[in-house]
Amino acid sequence: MKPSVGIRDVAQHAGVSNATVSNVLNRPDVVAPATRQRVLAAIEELGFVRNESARQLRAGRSRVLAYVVLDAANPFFTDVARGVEDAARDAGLALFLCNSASDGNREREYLELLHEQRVEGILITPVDAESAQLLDRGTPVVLVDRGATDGTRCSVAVDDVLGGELAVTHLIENGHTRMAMVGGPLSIQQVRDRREGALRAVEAAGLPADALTFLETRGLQVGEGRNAGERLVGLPSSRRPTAAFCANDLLALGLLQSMTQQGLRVPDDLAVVGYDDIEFAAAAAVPLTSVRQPREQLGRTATRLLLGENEPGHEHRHVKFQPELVVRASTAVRRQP
Amino acid sequence: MKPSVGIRDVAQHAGVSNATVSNVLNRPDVVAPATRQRVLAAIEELGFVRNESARQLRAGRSRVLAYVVLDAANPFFTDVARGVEDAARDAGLALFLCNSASDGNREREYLELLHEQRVEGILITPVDAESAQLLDRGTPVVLVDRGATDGTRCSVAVDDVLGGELAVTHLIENGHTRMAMVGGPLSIQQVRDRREGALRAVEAAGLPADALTFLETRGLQVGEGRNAGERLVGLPSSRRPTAAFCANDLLALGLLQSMTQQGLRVPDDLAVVGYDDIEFAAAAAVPLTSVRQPREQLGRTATRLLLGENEPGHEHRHVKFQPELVVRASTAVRRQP
DNA sequence: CTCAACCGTTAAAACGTTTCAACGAAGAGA
DNA sequence: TCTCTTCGTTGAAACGTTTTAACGGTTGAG
Repeated sequence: MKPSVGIRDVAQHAGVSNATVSNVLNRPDVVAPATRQRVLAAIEELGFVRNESARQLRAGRSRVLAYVVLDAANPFFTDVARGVEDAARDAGLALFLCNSASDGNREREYLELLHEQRVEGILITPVDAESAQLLDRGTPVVLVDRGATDGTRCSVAVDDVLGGELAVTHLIENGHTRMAMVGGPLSIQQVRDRREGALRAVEAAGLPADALTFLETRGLQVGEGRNAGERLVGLPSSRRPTAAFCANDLLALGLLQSMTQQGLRVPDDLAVVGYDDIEFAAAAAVPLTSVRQPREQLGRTATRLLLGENEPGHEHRHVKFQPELVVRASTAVRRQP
Repeated sequence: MKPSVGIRDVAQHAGVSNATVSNVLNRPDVVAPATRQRVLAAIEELGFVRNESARQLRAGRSRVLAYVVLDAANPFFTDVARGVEDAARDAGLALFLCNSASDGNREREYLELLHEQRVEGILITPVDAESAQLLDRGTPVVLVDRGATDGTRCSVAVDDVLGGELAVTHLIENGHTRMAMVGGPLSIQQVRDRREGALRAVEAAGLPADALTFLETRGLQVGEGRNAGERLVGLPSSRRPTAAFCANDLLALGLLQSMTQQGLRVPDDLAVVGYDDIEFAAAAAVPLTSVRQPREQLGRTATRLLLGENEPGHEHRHVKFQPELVVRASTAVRRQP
């Protein structure tokens, strides 16, 4: 079942040397048409499959890019991945997706493996700040959706502080004075940034700092949003916020579900703002107000930076995009009391 | 920047032979503690990263599994992927996700690459029937969400005919006699099977065959669902179906969106059934009735079959799971006329 | 004190490609 | 006819590991 037919077998079968077979594979134009045909026939007949390990060992290059995502189940990341893949294909590279699932250990294992595989480059949305240590291993790395603090590598990000500010300013303009921010864990930089923006908005509006309470979750998945919803509803209605800003749309959707289930109405009892503006946000039970990020562009740009890494005079760049607030029914203006 | 420090450099730096370094890496117990420390220190100091190509070339094994999905943006597949990854990790393997995006060319390229990489095994939800030809190359392959017709390899699937039958029977029981099935292209076997089940249900109920019209789409994404919605609404209301069975939830969500946008109500003007029961189905504007598949179990089972492939007396198996109808608001019983 | 067993270490041979310098044959120009 | 190019092909040397058999040194038993 595994006779492992190699380039030499093909050569022998076609009556040429292995160098010629290699030429047929890599520089078809340099070999005489007749010989080429003969070799191709032999390849076909023997079912030869080129051994990429050997090729790569010798040639040094690898034809693949990898993107280590934080959560493959989050449409935000698959949208970014689409941009990455488009750009990668333009450069003739394949893309392997790896899912760290917000788990530092998995992330470490994948990075280790990718470095050992000598992939052409790695795109990563790291789990936390400590992850950065695992990156300096010779393989080019670009951070996605995360600004690099030092100048040691390229990064592509969206201004999350501004995003948080947009979201909460919008809530304040709609008359809310008791709000919650839902998200976590705080080890994730995006969460910290969005929260900081939210706090800035509160401050800028002259509201007391406790106008925004922080409801920390253990992750950014739908289930965590439902949990947060239960915690919110558990509060005495006098202390319960009238609006919630969620660190991403999955949380917001979970929150929404939990509200409906417990008989509260959105936006009347609780206004909700999400983040990312994933496709499902607009299709939700109550269409979700959200902060939109240029997802595919994020991916494409990151990939281009990555591919520019080993050009001679490369300098690390930090590209930052602007987010945009998309208003929908989940924050419709409250009736005046 | 790329001095490419190898095992021999480490050996020299630690004052041992390269074989010893290799032993430290692969069988740490066989080397004396003192030597081991010295070698590890050298590795650390030189920033040595093992070259997986060379390792694999020599050792023959590869430590990675790949899953080629039809659409990485479809939560159904990412849920299956979670199951795959869990099982893969249990076996000490990493998982690379590849997105064919329903494109036969991409799929072919990925398969080619994966074969050349000599991955331990490939899981794939193929684009169409012709894809099967690309699979016989020595690497073990298991089909996911697709029953293999011949006995040449393992497969794991869900009974899609039954699923279609469940969905449409449910609609008929709710009093619908003019229905549409939305989905496509027909080259996708899942679509064909679900349609066949739908037709069976119609027949079993004694309704005329034209009680179910087929609305073919070009893909299974949300946007195609919106398109289909516009086409539906364009029909004269006397000919317009009162219920739609969508080949997956993404289509259903798109359809739903399009209905709301055009001022039609679900389920009153149009009842909707989806397929897959992805997490977002329950959170939709109108919670979606859907046909649930055991997604993670699908992935885990497929992976176990894959890993069993190169055991001595292996026989190819075809595992088939049963789908389950989950009723929600999108098919609430119509008011009696 | 001898011999066998054991232990940690090593030299060298793979693994399957790509690449480079060199080769012979054939054709062109003189 | 002889030399100079050109063209297609090839032998052999890498690439960086893992692995195997053999090595010398130490230890324990007899």
